[in-house]
Amino acid sequence: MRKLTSRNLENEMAINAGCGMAHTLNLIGGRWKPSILWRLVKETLRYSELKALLPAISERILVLQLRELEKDGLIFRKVYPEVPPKVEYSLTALGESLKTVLQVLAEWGDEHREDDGTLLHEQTTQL
Amino acid sequence: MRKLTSRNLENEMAINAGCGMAHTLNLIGGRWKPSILWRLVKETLRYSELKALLPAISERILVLQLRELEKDGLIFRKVYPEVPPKVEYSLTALGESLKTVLQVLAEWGDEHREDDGTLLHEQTTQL
DNA sequence: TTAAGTACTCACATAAATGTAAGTTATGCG
DNA sequence: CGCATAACTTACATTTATGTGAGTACTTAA
Repeated sequence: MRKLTSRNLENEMAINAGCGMAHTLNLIGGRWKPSILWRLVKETLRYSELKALLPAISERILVLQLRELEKDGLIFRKVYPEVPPKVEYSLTALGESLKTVLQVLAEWGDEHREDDGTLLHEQTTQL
Repeated sequence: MRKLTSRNLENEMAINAGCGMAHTLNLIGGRWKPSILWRLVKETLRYSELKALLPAISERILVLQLRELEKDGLIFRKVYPEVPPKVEYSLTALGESLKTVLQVLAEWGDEHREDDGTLLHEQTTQL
């Protein structure tokens, strides 16, 4: 949980208020958020599907990241009133509008990562 | 200092290896890095000038962020052998190649930040 | 001799992010 | 009844990021 006041938080808010770039980074900057968003750009996914696609993430963290993305309006959480439960995650319109941004980030990263040579310039983004 | 091994670090490395997007975010994702890069896109700056432009940052953190940017090859640190010291920071070619990316991030952020209405769609990025 | 200027470094402290392992809920099925 | 299933919670522990305040080095100018 974040404290209500701290220099750390103050700085974050001031920066985000003044700098659109920082604000964007804040929304997509969690450890697993790029991976999650990248998947959801392609298709709507259930919680269990996301979990399977991201084997290394712990459930707690997965839920945390999803909740933040939801809170920030980037993804939509649809609950089916069934048992066992079924929950689908998809991009909102705002999330969709990020596509270009994500693509630019992915391209730059794929091009400029020091690579073992072979796969350079290939779109390796996948995790 | 980072530990040599930890699940946290392992995950970070695995993600960056597989996901160009995450890799890019890693390079520009520090608290003050967007602000620093944004300034350096426009002009070469001395340490003291950066400090003056970013009044809220502590010197330790400023140096840390600069060192990381330098280590990642995004900025160049030029030391003039004078007293009192003079050090200039500028973008490397790699750093320059980020311009587009930074711009895209800034634009999206400026457009989609919930605003008080008036200044919407203006480039407010500045801090 | 002392102060001023510049670009730092250091020891310490706090805040935030991430990870672990086990438990919870509700219901249909055998 | 007892188990399986999906999507979580919870309490706790660790790792990483950020911030504070003071101090350093070297030279020139007052």
